[in-house]
Amino acid sequence: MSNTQKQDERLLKVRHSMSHVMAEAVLQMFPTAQIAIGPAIDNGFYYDFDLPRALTQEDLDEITERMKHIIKEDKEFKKIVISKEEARSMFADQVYKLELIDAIPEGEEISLYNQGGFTDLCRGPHVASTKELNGEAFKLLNTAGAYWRGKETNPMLTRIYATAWTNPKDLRLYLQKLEDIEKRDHRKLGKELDLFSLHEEAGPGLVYWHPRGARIRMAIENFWREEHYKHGYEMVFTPHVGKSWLWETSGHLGFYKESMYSPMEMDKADYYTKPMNCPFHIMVYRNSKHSYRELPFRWAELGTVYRYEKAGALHGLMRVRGFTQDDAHIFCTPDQMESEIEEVLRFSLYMLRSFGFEDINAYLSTKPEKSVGDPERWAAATESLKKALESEGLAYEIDEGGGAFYGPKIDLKIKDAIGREWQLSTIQFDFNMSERFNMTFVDKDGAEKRIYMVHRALLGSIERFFGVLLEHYAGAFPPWLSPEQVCVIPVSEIFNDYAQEVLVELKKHGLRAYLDDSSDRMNAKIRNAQNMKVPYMLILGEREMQSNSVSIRYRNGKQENGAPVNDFIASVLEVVKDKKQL
RNA sequence: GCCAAAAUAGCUCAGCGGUAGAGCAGCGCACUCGUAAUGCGCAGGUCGUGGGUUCAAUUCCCACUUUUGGCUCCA
Repeated sequence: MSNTQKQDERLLKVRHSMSHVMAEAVLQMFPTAQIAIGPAIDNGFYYDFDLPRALTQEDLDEITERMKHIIKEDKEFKKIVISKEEARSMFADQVYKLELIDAIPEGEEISLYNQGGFTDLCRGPHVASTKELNGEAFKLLNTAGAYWRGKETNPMLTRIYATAWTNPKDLRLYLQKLEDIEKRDHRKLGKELDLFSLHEEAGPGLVYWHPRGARIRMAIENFWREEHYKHGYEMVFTPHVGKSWLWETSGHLGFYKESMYSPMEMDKADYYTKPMNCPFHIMVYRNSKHSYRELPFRWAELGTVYRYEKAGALHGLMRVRGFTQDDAHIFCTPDQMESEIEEVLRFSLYMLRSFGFEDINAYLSTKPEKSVGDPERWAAATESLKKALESEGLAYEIDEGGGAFYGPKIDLKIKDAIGREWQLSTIQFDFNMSERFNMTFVDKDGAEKRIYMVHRALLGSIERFFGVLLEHYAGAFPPWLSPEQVCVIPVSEIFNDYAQEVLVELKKHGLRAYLDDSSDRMNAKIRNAQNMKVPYMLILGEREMQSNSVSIRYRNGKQENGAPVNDFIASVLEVVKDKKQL
């Protein structure tokens, strides 16, 4: 066993043991509490309780104190093996434990762990004694509601989340990481950098892009369109609403009616706002007969869709009710299927890397329970996705049952600057839509055959992708994405004319630049530009004016004085072209 | 949708039974300045919405809306 494995195992034991200590503390305070489960999780642990009342911050403080006290007592964790009957009588007043006991298969060992004042049904393992725990290396973080066994129909329990480590230093590092996450929060940065807003009075979960946010979005979308044309795609534009026939045929009304916006009645027909673009692209396909000679079609659209997400699920840009998919549908012959999927995979990786994401993992999702279509075709489709992954040499994990109702899929997840994983790309096989919409092509032999169809989104939702980018770069976008690339700052009003000249020159070369000619002092202007995370600041005064040069202050505080204007422009253009970060 | 917490000026926040306060931003005036905030002044709020308790509610209670942390969900 490697050292890191040993450490992981030890942390797991520490966290799990801590959860028992917390349960003991909670039971001291609420003797009638029902206890559920308390596992170790990433960075800590939680325990679920059924409590007589809601917990306050003061309660958490008291639980913390009691836990420290228990830890100091140096109590041994003793394992006790008992029979099912004994277990039942021991936990006679603990309804959740009884349920757990009943679920243990006959013949399997039932073990308890006791640390003196508290005994829990538990398969372990634990540390030997509470003295192995560090009372200064844990922190109760928050409380949350959680359904018993994660089922919506079950009662809601109170979950206490905590983080726990073997020593106070690791705890401190983790708490710092939490602070970092908070600083990077796209909702906070979106406000500070004036990028976007949401308005309760105008509808929750609907995004308003401000000029500075729109600049970034345009940079993303322009790049996206160029690359799609380069990669053999065509653009289409389709409507935002369509008659119910579309959604009945596609199956969306059957599967997702409750999360579609309510229909509008027009001319005695129901029109739905689109939750997906596919039926529209299919309408384009069905507009005429197609020969195998024309295929494949790769049709892309930045299509804005609307889905009624549950109120409690909304979250900034990450989970919204109206968003823009960077969607495309590939219509091809069965022969072309595999190479098309391979090509999409390659394209996808190229796009993600262009935005600065290097750490990418692939996931293959197979047939879910709630699905349509013949299982044999599911198996064949899954196999072809697998082949594509393997021929790309991508390592992948399998998400059993994670596919869409109409087909298996490949998802790509990236790791951001602080190691968090986000799902962006999705490539979905669809052998269902072509059936439902009766989509065919005429093959070499003159026979009409079923078309194959792939849905894919590389960035996912533009809104969400923007949120991920914002957090990844903590607001300091690489220049090619920055809403403002250069801020021109005259040392005083006297140099406004020279600053204006330089500005004109920058704009002539297509750079996004602005002149701060406000009545602020130079220091304040630098501070403002710095706070807006503008990558380049040009400080212009007497010296620069004399030599037709600029003094560059970079976002990171570094400086370069007296650079010729043209040299500066050339270097920025190169950074922009290469999509480099500063 | 469920559990819990929150909602006060454009933003960040203080106040808390006697109908509101700061900093920043905004506006005005002065300063003309060399690498992260020049000074002074002015203006700005039916304290999320609707009910209730009270002589009196921003403050206490109830409902609703929205937000936050989770749970569930995520084509």
